[in-house]
Amino acid sequence: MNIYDISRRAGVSIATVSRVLNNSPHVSENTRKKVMAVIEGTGYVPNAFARGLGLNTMKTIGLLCPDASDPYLSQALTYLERAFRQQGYDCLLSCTDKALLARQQGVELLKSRHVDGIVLMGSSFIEDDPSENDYIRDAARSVPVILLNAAFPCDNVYGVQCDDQRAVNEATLSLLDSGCRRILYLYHSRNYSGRKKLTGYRDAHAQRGVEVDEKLLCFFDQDKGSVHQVRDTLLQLEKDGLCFDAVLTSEDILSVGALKYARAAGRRVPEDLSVIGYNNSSLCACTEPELTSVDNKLFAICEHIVTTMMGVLDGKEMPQKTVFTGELVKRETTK
Amino acid sequence: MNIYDISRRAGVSIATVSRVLNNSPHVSENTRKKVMAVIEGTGYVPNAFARGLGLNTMKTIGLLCPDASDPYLSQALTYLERAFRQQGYDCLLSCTDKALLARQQGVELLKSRHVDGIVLMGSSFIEDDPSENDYIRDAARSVPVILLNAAFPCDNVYGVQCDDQRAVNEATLSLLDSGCRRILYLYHSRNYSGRKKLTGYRDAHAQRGVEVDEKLLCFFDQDKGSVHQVRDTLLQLEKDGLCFDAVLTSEDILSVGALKYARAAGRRVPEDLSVIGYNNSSLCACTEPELTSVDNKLFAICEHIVTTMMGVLDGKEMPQKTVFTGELVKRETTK
DNA sequence: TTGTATGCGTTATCAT
DNA sequence: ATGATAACGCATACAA
Repeated sequence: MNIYDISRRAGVSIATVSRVLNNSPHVSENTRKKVMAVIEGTGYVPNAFARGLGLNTMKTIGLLCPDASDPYLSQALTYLERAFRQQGYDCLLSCTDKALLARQQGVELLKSRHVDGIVLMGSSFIEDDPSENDYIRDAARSVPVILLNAAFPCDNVYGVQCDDQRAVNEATLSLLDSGCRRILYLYHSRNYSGRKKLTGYRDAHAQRGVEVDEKLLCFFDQDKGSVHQVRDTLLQLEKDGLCFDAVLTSEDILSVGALKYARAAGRRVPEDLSVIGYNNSSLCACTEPELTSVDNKLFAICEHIVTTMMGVLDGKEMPQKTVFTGELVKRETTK
Repeated sequence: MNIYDISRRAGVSIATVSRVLNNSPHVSENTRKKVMAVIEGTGYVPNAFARGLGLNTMKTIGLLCPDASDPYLSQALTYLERAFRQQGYDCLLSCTDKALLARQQGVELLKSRHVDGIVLMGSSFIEDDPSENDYIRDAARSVPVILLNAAFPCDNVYGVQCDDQRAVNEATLSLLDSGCRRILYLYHSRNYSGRKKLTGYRDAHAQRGVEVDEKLLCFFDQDKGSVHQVRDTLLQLEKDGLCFDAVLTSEDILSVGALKYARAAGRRVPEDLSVIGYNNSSLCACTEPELTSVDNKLFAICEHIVTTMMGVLDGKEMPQKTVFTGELVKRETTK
């Protein structure tokens, strides 16, 4: 069943059928009804491929997601997909892992499928070595690229993010001001965003005249950063004589591990130990006590990504960099 | 840059270029090299829409997901996307909410985009009222439909699931055999799968000659089933004089609420209260104590969905219904 | 308002 | 082994 079949049955030309299909105003009410009747009667649906070929778009956005099972990213996925669909765009999902090659292939894949735009989800896409970002520059030559929680100065690349440095800075200040002096910092990532957070941590100490003990900075490999691993590592640190009266983490899941440590070590939270997570994810309500965390405005970021994408596709001038401000959501793991 | 440009530069016809592109054996090694050189030199990529129009497929699978931020479904999403991509298929994601209309529209959307197959993620797609499943029957007329954790007897519809009834039955038996006599059952869904679980619960009681107190069956609305709501409801039940020595839930998140209740009520787990969840999701390692839960073999189910889909698309005969057996994973919330 | 004809970039059939 | 040409199903510029 194609447009020729419809035109024949309705006794009109395919051009007229096409006009009806596309709500052209240049169709008499009579013909429109006649054609619509045939269309509805046959259940005809235009062939998307032919349409795509002619218009050179299938209204599709490519979503590159390092890990769709991560609470933060899966939440972003939900927000993005809904907002894009409301704008009439479908989402092609590609879960790359973190390896550079995989990400490059992911971008290639989306490019080859002729998506209208690409969203790179998470700061892990931007590498320190500039040459390793070439694939992004390359992709941006054919389609607009929008970064979720990252920035990258390049034509046709747009970044929408949370000011992680400031957010961590404020979280750290809040700990220092509540009397904590030795704040353990657990983090997952050493990339740009990761270093920004670390800077926020250091600055806060400088602002309050507290010296940073480098032993308090504790890196976890992405894969090895399981809840149990964090707990065991902290137990070991304690046994090794490291003192700390607070834990600040670059992701909520690491805080879950910290709470497990506290339980295992018999330390009361928040009386003996304060804990602050990052992302304000659904995990926060699951822990006991419930986790104080930094809300990094994911919903706002996602909405703005879609707005930006639509604007760019519309040929409008759009800001290349948008920054939201995080907010500390106090729950039960802080005083 | 299209196939004509390449053919011109390589001094061959477009047919030859197409043959090279598709690895046809009927090309001399010499021409192949010549054409490949031009292709690589120009960075030419075939137009996916034109290809789709000719082949009537773009190798795309439609994933209908009620909630991509749900831990269980987002994990499934990750498994499915990776497996499909390994088979050369991309995934179009559509997050419908649970409303019937939204699901119908979701299916329509995927159909109109000419996906090669559709995966309906989660048992919530199958309604009790047979007429409300017409949209599935309808979709199955044009593309194979595979249900994740559901079954539906209809041509071109395939179900891959876990035997929820048996799994809940065994979980219940394990509680009864450990001495529990009043097992509170918390559940989210009254659909087919939901009722199966309930049957497993009832049967176990019958098998052990324990009577079921209907007051122990506690339904939570999907939206209202937040962790806090569960906690507060259980506190109220206790205040109302309801006794229970175990909690079994149809989803892990409900168990998280039960653990919160235990904490608030000062009941020790598992000594005073046993708790068993369902899904064996990443939440299990996050709670304190860690949650005993039913592993419903999500990975195996997803792998099998992809295998089935590939087989069907290959024209092979495939089983319409596949059932995996769940497994109780004991952690710290049971004796 | 409606119809005709052409282009979109492939793949595939049929010659050569 | 290679080339010419016809689908594939739509949108649209142009003609009527």
